Amino acid sequence: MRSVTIKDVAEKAGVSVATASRVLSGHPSTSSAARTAVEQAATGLGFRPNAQARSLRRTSTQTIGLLLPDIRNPFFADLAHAVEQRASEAGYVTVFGNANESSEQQDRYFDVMLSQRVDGLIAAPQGDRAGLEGILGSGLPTVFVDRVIEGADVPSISPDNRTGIREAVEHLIARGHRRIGYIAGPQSTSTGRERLQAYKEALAGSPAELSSDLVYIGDFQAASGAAGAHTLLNLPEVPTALLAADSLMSIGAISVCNERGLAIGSDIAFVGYDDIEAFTLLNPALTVIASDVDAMGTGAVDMLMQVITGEPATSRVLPSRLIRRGSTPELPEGTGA
Amino acid sequence: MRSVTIKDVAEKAGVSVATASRVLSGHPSTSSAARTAVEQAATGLGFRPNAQARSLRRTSTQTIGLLLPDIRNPFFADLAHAVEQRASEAGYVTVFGNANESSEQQDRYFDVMLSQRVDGLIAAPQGDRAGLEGILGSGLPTVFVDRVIEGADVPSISPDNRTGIREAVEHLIARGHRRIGYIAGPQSTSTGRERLQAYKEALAGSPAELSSDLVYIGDFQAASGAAGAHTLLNLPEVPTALLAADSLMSIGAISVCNERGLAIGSDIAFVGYDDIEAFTLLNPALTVIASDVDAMGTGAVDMLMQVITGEPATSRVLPSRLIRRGSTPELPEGTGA
DNA sequence: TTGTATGCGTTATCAT
DNA sequence: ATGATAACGCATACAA
Repeated sequence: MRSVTIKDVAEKAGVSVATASRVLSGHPSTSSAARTAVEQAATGLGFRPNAQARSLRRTSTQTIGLLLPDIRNPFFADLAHAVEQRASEAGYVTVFGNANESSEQQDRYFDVMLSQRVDGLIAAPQGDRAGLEGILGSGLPTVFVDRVIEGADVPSISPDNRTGIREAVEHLIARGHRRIGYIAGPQSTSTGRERLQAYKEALAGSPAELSSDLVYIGDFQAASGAAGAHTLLNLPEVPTALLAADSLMSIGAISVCNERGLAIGSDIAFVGYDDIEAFTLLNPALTVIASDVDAMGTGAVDMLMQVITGEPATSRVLPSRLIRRGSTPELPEGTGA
Repeated sequence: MRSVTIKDVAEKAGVSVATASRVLSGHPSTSSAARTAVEQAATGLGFRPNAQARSLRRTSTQTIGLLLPDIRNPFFADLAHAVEQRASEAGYVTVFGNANESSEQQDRYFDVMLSQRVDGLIAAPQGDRAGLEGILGSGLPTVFVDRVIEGADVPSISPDNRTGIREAVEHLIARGHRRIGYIAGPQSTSTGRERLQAYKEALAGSPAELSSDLVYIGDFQAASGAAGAHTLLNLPEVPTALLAADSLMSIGAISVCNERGLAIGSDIAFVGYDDIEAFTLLNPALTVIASDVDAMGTGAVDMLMQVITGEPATSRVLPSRLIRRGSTPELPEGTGA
């Protein structure tokens, strides 16, 4: 596995390594004779520049890190795709890390990214500022995506967590619902906190009930969505509508409704989060809260490029909105409050 | 952004870089005095070893490449998760590339992986041997996962594409279906080819119809599943059952059935591919063909480790099977042949 | 045990 | 335009 080096190329081309290097990295001061000789030798030998050695001399690795909580969550898969495409267009390779919604794995990956000397980092972080001092203190150009850490001086691009939730709650109230169960995300994430907050705010002063009984705090995984649905549906006064804070928990919760023979859209209303294609397949199709994942991914890369080049970057909040479909019909008379 | 180097650590600890290096890389020959001094200095300075420099000296980068066709496909997202976890356990960082079901992007990434000097590569490849000569000739330890390239001397771990399809077709025939439409994967992939082949073989000599009209060749993306469903459902003699070769195409096709007001399970039978959680939410739940993604991912990593250490590795085929659910009921009398 | 010196593959500086 | 050479950060062979 000893790879062919620039020295081999230079030898075969009959020039010095300096000249070979100049040709291969597109330096202007090269004769056309040298150019052809070196290029022939390089392709003939199947030469691949060693990125390690190159980035040792240069200051950049042309590499960015992408740290996500869960690649199996369709939202983050879409995000990864968007980031990766945009980064690739900008000439960057994406080093990907999956934190598995775990703080320890997240820390491990921060270390890895630092060691790999990525030129920048895009992360959907977890926890508070204390846990991120390594990254924050390192000076590594960083952008937060989807999730935000309060008090950290890191530009971010995140969804408007409040508007979508508020619209959803108001929508359900307008349809006659007075007991709206909420399956929340982990409070160690900004999305989890803000969405729960928005749910409470939308309920406060409304005709619908605001009670901690109606809230189950999950962890953005399908199993917790199922657990949440069980808990809420076992309440003495069963909610007439369910709202979940991400797609995986939505899946878990819907599955429980099905098991229990509760027909979504007739026996119980349901609002999911994130516009997963499969949700449109359900019958009735799922009403969801969604924002533009692609815009978030490409925006994150663009923002990171700004940070890397030293331009000032200002955080952005992307709109989110309610997409009304069949799972939230009018509540039949007398069923609600 | 000038990072702190081992030289800084050595200075602060009052030792030579050699001693610092020895301490930091766990070399036995170090005094406890030196150990504590160096370790204190390192943590005090926030030292992170430069992985580039390190792997320039060592022969390994402790990095593996993972080249997948489409991270938005839940099957590959699950696969990525499994690979990444197992690699991480083995002390490897995963560099991830998304080929977007495109040969050009795949080639670009092969180059990137080579340049990054990954210690090994796990790929779900596309195309034929000709397009892969770069990788094949490079000597880079490689394992194919899910997809295979005929004639390439690369160990692989892939699903048994035939059994699942055969079971599905036989199941449909047993339920009375005689016109079974098939939405196939791209013939540039082994999975696409083998599954189509299995479909044809299962039909040959059976009471059901074998005709090229009943086959639509898609590209493993949702849009092509929709196009396939349209084409097949526009046939003069409409199929009574549909079978799709991956989950994304299944989604596209189901969505078309819904649009057309064809109730799956009663108006038309449907068999999907890959056991996506959302498929169990459908009403009726989807009958699918599936194999064990986790086993495939961890198996691929283990196999790659063998190849890297020079042990002989033999290709494995993982079983796939039909999971019967509600979308393929008995055909009502007189509707079929 | 520790330090000195060398090399990994590449690019940049400085002569020529 | 080209070549010799130093330097990037780290790990090791060799000496001490």
